[in-house]
Amino acid sequence: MTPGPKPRRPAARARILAAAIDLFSRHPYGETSLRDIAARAEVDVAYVHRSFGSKAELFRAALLELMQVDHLMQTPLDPEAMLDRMCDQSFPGAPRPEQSSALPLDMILRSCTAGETRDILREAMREHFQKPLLTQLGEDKALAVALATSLLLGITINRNALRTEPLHSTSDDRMRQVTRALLRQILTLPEAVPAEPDTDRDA
Amino acid sequence: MTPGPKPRRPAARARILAAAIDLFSRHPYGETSLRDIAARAEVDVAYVHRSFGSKAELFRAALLELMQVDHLMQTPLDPEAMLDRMCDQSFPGAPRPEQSSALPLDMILRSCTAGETRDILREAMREHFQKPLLTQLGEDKALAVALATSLLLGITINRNALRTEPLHSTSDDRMRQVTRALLRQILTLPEAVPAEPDTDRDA
DNA sequence: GCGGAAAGTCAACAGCTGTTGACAAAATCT
DNA sequence: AGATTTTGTCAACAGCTGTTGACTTTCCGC
Repeated sequence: MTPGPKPRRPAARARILAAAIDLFSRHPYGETSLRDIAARAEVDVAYVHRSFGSKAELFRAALLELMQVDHLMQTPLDPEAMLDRMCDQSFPGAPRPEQSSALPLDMILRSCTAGETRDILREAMREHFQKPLLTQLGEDKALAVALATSLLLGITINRNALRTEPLHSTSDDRMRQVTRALLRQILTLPEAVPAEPDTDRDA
Repeated sequence: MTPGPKPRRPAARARILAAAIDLFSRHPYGETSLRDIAARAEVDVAYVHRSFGSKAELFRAALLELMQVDHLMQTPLDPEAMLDRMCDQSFPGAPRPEQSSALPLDMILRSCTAGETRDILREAMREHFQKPLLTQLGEDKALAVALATSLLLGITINRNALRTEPLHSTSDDRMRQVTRALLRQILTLPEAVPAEPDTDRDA
């Protein structure tokens, strides 16, 4: 198959992806138009759409690319180091090591309420934040892990999107410090909460 | 003033408000059109717009109305009872007492990333969730209170908007139970985190 | 009764959205 | 070389958005 010529894979597609990452991690999905992305990538709108099939697929491609950069799984880590990495990724105090300066969590939080991106973002949260913790702590900690990632999500939304005080004007260093302490608490204590006969509810 | 006739204050304006509350607490701001609201309230689009001045002001009016119902401040409560009330409002397991079944937190979380509603929602979070806790615990707990509300926000987004498992299929009763425990932890422990010289960052 | 203000409706505007068809340019393969 | 596939562009579509002007209808004070 693919009898045709090898495509030259020029810079255009990469520029589009970079523009999408940049804009999607600063504005919600519904407020970011393909024309905005096209303008920033200096290509035509039609090409942006054609290159990725649809707006939603472009969003997915951009998010996957962004998540690959800050891989959290790859190198095996002990739970403590894992928590450090997660906090570093959420509050990158020091200037980031040359990378695009956008973070997966930024992009997740901006569009986490949009209907069209729901499935994409849920899977992203699962792959990027929950899965690493789960393989380390065991599947029985699933609820605690979900609660921990919820805290991370809620804090960043409050701080970066809503700009709630005093979160918004608290330094990244301090945020990392206090968040780190709370995450450890959530992940170590949940036995304290009585289990109860596990009454699932109808969705 | 108001020399004109007493307006008949018919059911129309109330229907619009009810429709707005219902739709805004199930769909994000950008995906809820004035026409959707008008259709549900069985009035013309133009009247919806004229009655409230603009879409954003309708949103604000609806949110304020919704928050007044579940007043958290009014009756003075001790911190423990306050936490119970907050958890009840976030995970109302039992059928709600006849009210519209929509909750302030629902409406806040659906649109918390939309640019146009940011200021409105930040103030709502502050008035409805942070302020009651702050007056009880004291202003020096501002950071801990902000973190506690972040947990509440993150959990409900993960559970209701993203539908993250296992949160989404965990009963309201259990959610109230475990969330309650975590909130108490956050609000009581923060002295454990060393204070550091308070290096604020540039916004 | 009359006058007037509010309640409510109709149609339309300008602007933006994602998407698509037709077409030029460039690179690859045979 | 020629043929063909990809790369990229131009213009345009249909649909939806919040908003506005002109209008009729209903109610109130006088």
